[in-house]
Amino acid sequence: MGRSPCCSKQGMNRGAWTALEDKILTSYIKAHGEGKWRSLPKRAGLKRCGKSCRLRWLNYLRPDIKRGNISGDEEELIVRLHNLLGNRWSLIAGRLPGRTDNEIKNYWNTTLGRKLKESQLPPDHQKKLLHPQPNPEPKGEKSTNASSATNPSELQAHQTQLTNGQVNAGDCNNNLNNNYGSNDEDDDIEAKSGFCNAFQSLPLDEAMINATWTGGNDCDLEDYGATLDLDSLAFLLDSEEWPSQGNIS
DNA sequence: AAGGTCTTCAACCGCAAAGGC
DNA sequence: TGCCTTTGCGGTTGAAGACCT
Repeated sequence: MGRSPCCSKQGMNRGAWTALEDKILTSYIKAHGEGKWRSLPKRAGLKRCGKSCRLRWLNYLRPDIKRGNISGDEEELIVRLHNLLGNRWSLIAGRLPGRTDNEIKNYWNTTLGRKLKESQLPPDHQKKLLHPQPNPEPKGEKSTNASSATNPSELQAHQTQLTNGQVNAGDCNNNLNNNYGSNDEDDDIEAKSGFCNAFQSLPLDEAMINATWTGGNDCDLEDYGATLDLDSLAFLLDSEEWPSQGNIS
């Protein structure tokens, strides 16, 4: 797969964007829409590579970008989502309206990373929080799954049980224990229970399962009758302490 | 005031998935 | 089926400002 030279082309501008470049890019996209990043610079008259234009637009120039400090609520959500998803910044950003993956990544690497280090958490817990290790996936099967804690087929099988009323809280907890492989039941049981309860309350079908766990940014629970916003996401975050990724295997 | 160090964050790099031909 | 291009993602870098001595 040949890689194009892109930004290494001679005569291309690099580094910080000027106000004029911003203006050109913004007005071009307003007139012609996003996409075709490769050819955009040439058509817009910018001496930038397409990648650079895309990044500038997505991370800085988009009209819906929310600038300014991360609020306390947002910070808490970032921490919990990171614990849940790992370094899947685009997925995390997708749950924080107006925030970009780059912004969240930077925020994590600076503010939150430092806070966690300085917290009272035991060293091994800090390590898990700072460097969560989602399930290893076979080479070449990298996905943008929201979580690899449970695979779609397992979820689907479980969903069948749920819809048939074959699962009670204990079963659910056992199922999660099996999936998570945790030996620390006292720490995790409440979180698992919350997850089970919320999980049972959702209308699941095959499409939703696949979309939810494999669809990346394009997946949208609203399409399946669930409201997906910061509040509704709380079903994943209600627990005092979400089981750390290190326990998910 | 000057120089050194730290922090922040925009931008770049490299890789891989997706899709077209 | 395989090649190529486009797009998107996460990791990393480095410039600039803030802070410290």
